[in-house]
Amino acid sequence: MVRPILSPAERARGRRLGAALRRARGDRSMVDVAIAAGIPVETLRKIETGRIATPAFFTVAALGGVLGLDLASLVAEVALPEVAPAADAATA
Amino acid sequence: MVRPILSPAERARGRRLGAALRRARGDRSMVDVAIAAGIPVETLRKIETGRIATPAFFTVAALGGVLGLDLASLVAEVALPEVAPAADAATA
DNA sequence: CATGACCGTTATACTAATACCGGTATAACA
DNA sequence: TGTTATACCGGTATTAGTATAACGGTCATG
Repeated sequence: MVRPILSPAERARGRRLGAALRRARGDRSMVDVAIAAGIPVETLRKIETGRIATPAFFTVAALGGVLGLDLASLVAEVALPEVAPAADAATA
Repeated sequence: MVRPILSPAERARGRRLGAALRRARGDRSMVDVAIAAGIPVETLRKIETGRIATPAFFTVAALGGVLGLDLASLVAEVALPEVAPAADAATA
């Protein structure tokens, strides 16, 4: 009946999302990107560090736009390993 | 210092997002789509009716996947009219 | 040593996500 | 007509969590 707490898998996905965004940011400063996306730097920092595991849609969309990311690919990249694919390319 | 309340423009954008999702759903039932996306029907209903103006990224992503929507297009479609484009195709 | 960029923590207001209730509308059917 | 079933809506309640800000700390680099 109430909002269930985020599962460890969802937390991990948040961390992956943050890592992907940080990677895409490259050597640009957080301030620069945050301003470009129209969000506070503090919020960007929390998202990148994974402390915000389920950010708002439009926030991520704005960041994706600024960073030149394809949202669909981004989702696929950090998706939950629900079915646990046989071969993972992460460590390979 | 605290989270500012959502602006009317953001509320309106939420309504547009919901409308777009409902349009994409077509004649499929809410229950059907919600289950497919892995979210509760109540949540889908709230998003479609615009009562959740800034839904979570992964929630919208899941719906977009089920409904075969391109997230980038979806964002562009419901984007805030910040710069107010000269010609709108809505009523034209 | 000063500046710039980032991190970690703390605090708080507002919101998403969720569930349950009764209500409305339509369609099928006895 | 009355009943049943499906589908959607609006309101309410509750908790977890985002979004946000401010402070101080760290680590480079100049």
